[in-house]
Order: sequence, then C-alpha cells, then structure tokens
Amino acid sequence: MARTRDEAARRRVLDSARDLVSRRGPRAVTVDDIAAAAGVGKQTIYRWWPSKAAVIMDALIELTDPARDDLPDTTYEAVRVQMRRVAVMFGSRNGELIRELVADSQGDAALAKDFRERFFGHRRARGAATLERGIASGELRPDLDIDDALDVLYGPLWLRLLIGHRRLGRAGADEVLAVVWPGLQNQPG
Amino acid sequence: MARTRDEAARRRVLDSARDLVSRRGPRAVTVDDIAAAAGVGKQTIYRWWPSKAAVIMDALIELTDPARDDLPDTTYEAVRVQMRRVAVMFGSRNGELIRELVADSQGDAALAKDFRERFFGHRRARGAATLERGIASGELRPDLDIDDALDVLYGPLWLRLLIGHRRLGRAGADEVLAVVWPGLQNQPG
Amino acid sequence: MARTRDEAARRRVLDSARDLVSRRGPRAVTVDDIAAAAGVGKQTIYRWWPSKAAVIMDALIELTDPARDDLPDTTYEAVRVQMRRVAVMFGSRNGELIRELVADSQGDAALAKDFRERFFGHRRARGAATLERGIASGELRPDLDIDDALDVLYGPLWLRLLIGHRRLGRAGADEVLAVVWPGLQNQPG
Amino acid sequence: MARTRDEAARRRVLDSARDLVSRRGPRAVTVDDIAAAAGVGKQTIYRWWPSKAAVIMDALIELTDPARDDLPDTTYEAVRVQMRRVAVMFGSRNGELIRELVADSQGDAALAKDFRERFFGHRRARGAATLERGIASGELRPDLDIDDALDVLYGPLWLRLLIGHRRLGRAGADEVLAVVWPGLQNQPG
DNA sequence: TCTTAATCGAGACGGTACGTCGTGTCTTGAG
DNA sequence: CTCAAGACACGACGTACCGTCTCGATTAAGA
Repeated sequence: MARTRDEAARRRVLDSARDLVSRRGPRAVTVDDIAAAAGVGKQTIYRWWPSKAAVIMDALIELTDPARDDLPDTTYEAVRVQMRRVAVMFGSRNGELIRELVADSQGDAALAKDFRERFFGHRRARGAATLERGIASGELRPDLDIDDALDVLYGPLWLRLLIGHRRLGRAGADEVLAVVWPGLQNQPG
Repeated sequence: MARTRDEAARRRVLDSARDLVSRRGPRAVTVDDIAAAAGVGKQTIYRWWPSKAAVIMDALIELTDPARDDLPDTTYEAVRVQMRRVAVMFGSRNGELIRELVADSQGDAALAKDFRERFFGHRRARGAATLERGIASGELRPDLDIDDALDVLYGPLWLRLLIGHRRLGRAGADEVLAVVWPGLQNQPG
Repeated sequence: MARTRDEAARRRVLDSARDLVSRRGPRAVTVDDIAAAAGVGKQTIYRWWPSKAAVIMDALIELTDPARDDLPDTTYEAVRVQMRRVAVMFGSRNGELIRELVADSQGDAALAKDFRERFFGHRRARGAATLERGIASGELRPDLDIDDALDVLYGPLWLRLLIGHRRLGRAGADEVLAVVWPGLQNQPG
Repeated sequence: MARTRDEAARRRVLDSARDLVSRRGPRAVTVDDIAAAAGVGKQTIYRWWPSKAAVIMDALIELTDPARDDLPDTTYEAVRVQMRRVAVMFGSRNGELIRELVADSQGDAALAKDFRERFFGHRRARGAATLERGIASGELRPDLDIDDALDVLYGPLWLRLLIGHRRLGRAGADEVLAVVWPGLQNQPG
C-alpha cells in the first residue's frame, strides 16, 4: 500500500558511489558526498545500506561481476587464466576498493559476512568449479581438498594485495601456480 | 638543558594500549582512552608515535617477538612448526591486533611500510631462513624462489585471518603444507 | 465526481494532536507522531493544514471557545471575571499550547496572522465589547482608547505566560486590574 | 594545569553570531554557520553553550547592555524615557532577536531561566529602581507593588512585540503610560 | 451502473540542521 | 624541554523532522 523503493535512487547512489570512489579513492569519499552526487537524501542511503562500506561493496560487486566463462580447455590453463584475472583486478583501481572493504570488514562483522558471502564467496565458487572439473577430468588429484587448494592458489594473491610486499600482475599469478601445481596435479611423475 | 624522555610513560602507554585493545577490541579504543588509561597526555603519545595504529603495532611487536628458534631438524618439520605457530597466533587475541593493523595500513602508507618492515618482514625473514637451510641441505628444490614459496605457504593463513572464511589453527597449517609440499621438495618422484 | 473530505479523519487528527500535545508537550510532538496516532497519512494532514502549528491551533480553538457570556453587571466586575478566566486558562494545560503557538508564530508570518486573527483577535473582541459597554454606561472614561486599555489589562497576563517570571491565576488578574483601574474609570475623584 | 578557555574564540563566536543574526535573522543562522564564520570548531561552541539560542542570548546581552542612566528628574519623565527605549529596541533588529529567544525559551527550561535572569531580570531591575525612587520622592503611591506596576507598564510592550497586533515605538510607549499613570501616582486628584 | 477523479493510509523521498565523536595540534602551568 | 591535562580546528558521522511525492486501495459524484 505504501510507496515502494525508488529503484532510480538506488541506481544513482551506486553509480555516484562508483564514480566518486574511482575518482578520489574510497578513503576520500563520504556519505554526504555520495548523497549529494546522487541527488539523494542521506537518510535514503541509511535506509537501505548500513554503512558507506556496504554501498561501496554493492557498487564493487556490480563492477566485477562479469561472469565470463571463456576458459581454456585444460585445467592448468583454466586455473592460470582465472588467477591472472584476479591478479590483474587486484592490481587495478578495483584492487583499492577491495583492500578498503577488507579493511572495513575488520571490526564490522556484518560487513565481513556480506563481503565473504557476496564478493569473496561468489568468485571462490567459480574457482572451485574449475578445480572440480579438473578432478573429474583426471587432471587433478582425486583426493584434492578444493578449499585447501583455493586457499593455496589465491591466498598468495590476497597477501600481496593486502600487505603490498610484492607486485601483482600476470607474472605473479604464474609464479604462484608454478610452485603450487605439483601439489595439485594427478600424476606428479 | 632539556628534559629526557620519560621511559615510564612509554611503558604505561604500551601496556595500556595492549590492555585496552585486548579487552575492548582495537576498533573501540581511542587515543584519548589510551592516554587516560596510561595517565599520560595525548601530546606525549603523538610526540613519540605517529598514530594510534603505530602504538598498537609497538605493543604487538613486544607481544609476539619471542624469537624462539627451537625448530626440528628436518626442513619439513621445521616449516610445519613455524606455520603452526603463525596459525595459532592468528587464531589468538593477537590475531585481532594484526587484522586491525592490516586494516589501518590500507590508506596509511607510512603505517603499511612500518608494518611490512617491522612485523611482516621480520617474521618472513625467519621463514626464509628455514627454507634456505632446506635448499642448502638438499631437501628443497635448488631453484626454489624463496619469496614465492613463502607467499604460497603463509598466504593461505593470512587469507583465513583477514577474510575469516575458515578456521585457523594447527590443522589448517598442516593442510596447507600438505598441498604445497610437493611443489617445494627436491625430488618429487 | 470526486471523493469528499473525510470528516472522521479531521476529527482523529485534532483529537490525536490534542492528546499528544497535552501528554508530551507541544515541542515533543512531530507531525509523524500525530499522523501515526490518528491513523492518518501525513499527506492528509498537509492537505488540510499548512503546518503542525496550524493543527495545534485548531485543536486549541476547539478547546477554548466556550463563548460564555455570563458576565456580572458592573463593568469592573465583568472585566475582572474575563481577566480571571484568561489568567486561569494561561495557567492550565492550554497555556502551554498557547505559549507554543506564540513561539511558532515568531518566524512564521502566516501562522502569526492566523493566531492573531483566530485566537487572539477573537478573544480580544470579547474584551473590547465589555469595555465598550463600560464607556456607554459611563463607568469608563469616554475618551478611553479600547486597544490601549486592552493591552494594559491583558499584556501583563501574556507577559507572565511567556516569560514565566511570576505566577498566573485569579489573584494575578486582580492585582493587575487594581493597578490599572484608576486609569480607566470615569471619575477618579 | 590544563589549557584554559580560549577567550579569543569566545569573542569570535559571539561576534560572528551577532553579525550573522543581524544580517540574516536568527532563524536563518545555524550553529555550523556561526562556527565557520568564527573559525571555530562546532565542538567548541557546544563545549561552552548548550544551544544556538544560548549563544545568541549572550550576544544579545552584550548588544543591549548600555546601562545608560541619564534619566530625567521627574519620575513620570524617567519612566517614559525608559519605556520609550524599550519600545524602540523592540521595534529594531534586536526586537527580532528577543522574539526568537522568547520563542526558543518555550520548551527549553534552562534557556527560559537564563533569559529571565540575565536579560529580562536585569532590565527589570533598572525599571524597578526608577519606580522605587518615585515612591521615595512621593511621586508614586507609597503602597504601590513594584512588580505589578512593572508588569502593567511593560507587559503591553512585550505583548506588541510577541503578538505583533500593533506597532511599537515611542508613541506606543506614551499611550501605555498615559493609561497606566493614574493608577501609579500618589495623588490622583 | 459504471466511470472517473479526488481522497485515503502508508511510507519513501530530497533536504537541512542537529549534536556527537575521534583525530592530531596547540596551550597552559608545573617540574 | 618534557610532562599531564584538556581546549582547540576540523571533518564525518548517523539521526530527526520537515514538507513533498508516489503507490495501491477506497469512495462518491456524474455520465
């Protein structure tokens, strides 16, 4: 019976958030900025998102949800392409957003959960699918624990993103894979 | 002519910071809180540390600098013990401090550098030493890149600390090592 | 052709406004409160009243519009009775409503005009009638300016209402009249 | 031992408040405006004043505290001059401030008290002194109640200020005094 | 009797100001 | 010069209330 949520306002908020964040970095954007840029009252933001970080996360998810599935045939190559894409994204402007969201997640359990489920979990599922295919095809060890494998493959990339001790990029992904692969493949000989 | 630094004040600041942070979590502690608890003027804190996070980092380093070197003889066992110690620490109260410091490091380049050099780098050097010993003894591949290996071994643990998608602990360390080891050892056959 | 105004809604709004204001004081009542209590949409309020204060004024006028005309015969006594009624009302719950309306009138010209004409003016006309009768009967000076006299008689009561420096009540009205009367009556000697 | 209140900041706040209010009217001035104009943090305002109205009242008191005592010799003339000054002030820019403060006082007991004691009471004391002198000199009735007399003399002026039903100004003051005087003077004959 | 348009309850909306919080700097008076 | 205390400038926060708007449902007059 009551007025329904204004979808246009939602869009303007997310678009403005994305624009502002990519122009000034997430640290330099305030809720007031987003509201002003979106032509929206601050209350409207707080009505639908619990925090600035939640808005930015929604924007990020829209930005990085291409769901491209054009992967090579062999598992090794497929994993390599997926890792490279992650490494490249981590090294891009979006990497900064992700770092910021992980930072905000420390000490905000709800945001952490949301991040884990909606961003991290979603991408992880895609990595898992590749590994499962690899097991099914016999390219990967049949007793491989998918979660362990994913941690080992992507953990190093996250580490570089968050600590910044080494460069990210295609080469980084390849190095990690080279070290890890022997532990994953079916016939090490 | 000038008065010298009050060492007792430094101690009270670090002790209070540690106490407050471990009692209320790092997010809920302000500089004023630390100053009040330490019976110290805020200026005294800012005279010697650049930010709240720097204080906490000093406290953390004090807490986690045991420098125990009682490692087993074989490289596999030595790495395993080191990884377990890290995983256990990540799962303890100190893990929360570390998460907070990583969070604060995003968007504070000076702190990030400090964290990288004083906490991360220091511990990494110990891990590197173990791997170097393993190469020298022939247990590890002679062409192994130490940095890559360290990222692969410890990245998964950091990932779990910062994302919280899986438990930390001795078992977690062992799982990671089991997957990674084939890529590190000298003669996989 | 069109639907007509819902009289029941009007009643519920005024009743709820009165109830809320007398229970919580006028300052602590919002338009949303009134709408919720009346089971009415906010738009319905704004369709028929220009502001919250206008609603309260309508409620006040309903409350204080007895139009009793049972006044004593002599002008002195009639004025005294009228002043006492005003003083008593000012000291009652309704006094608080009036204070609030005067307050809201500062800085809201339309409300001020409305208040002046519908509440203030209406009651003032009754006071004027009494004085005019007194002039006609020879009890009051024939050259008396009615408006000046009304200001002098009722100004002190309004002052006490709005500044709160002294008590209101029957005795207050009598004191004022005692001081003022010599300036009003026809033959002071 | 601690830093003391910054008197210069206090001055800047009051000056800015006065300037802004006299340029834009009290309704259109916000605490942020005052803080910005004074080059002061909002916190500094809230540290020393409970509300915007309290700031404005302080400024008002400074503005209207001339304490001129150059009054004529006869009591009638002295009262007339004092009333005229009040009427003129009520009709000036400051009148608007006073109206606003009275408005804010309804529903803010602390402010009301402050206004009563510091602004209203202070000026009332001066009026009382004049009447007391008049009693002592025999010009006024020896049994005159000072408070009643003051209410009767000034109540009409306040009424015009706050209701706005009639003009303020020198003439208004004279009219009131003309009506009231017979009730005050010693020998009505 | 069906149409049609204004009404209703509900509540989301844009906007403005609020008062609070935390940071890092500055000032005071004591040692 | 250092210290404890705490006032300061600044900037962002999240809340409150206002008056407008949009929805779907209801209701009464006019076709």
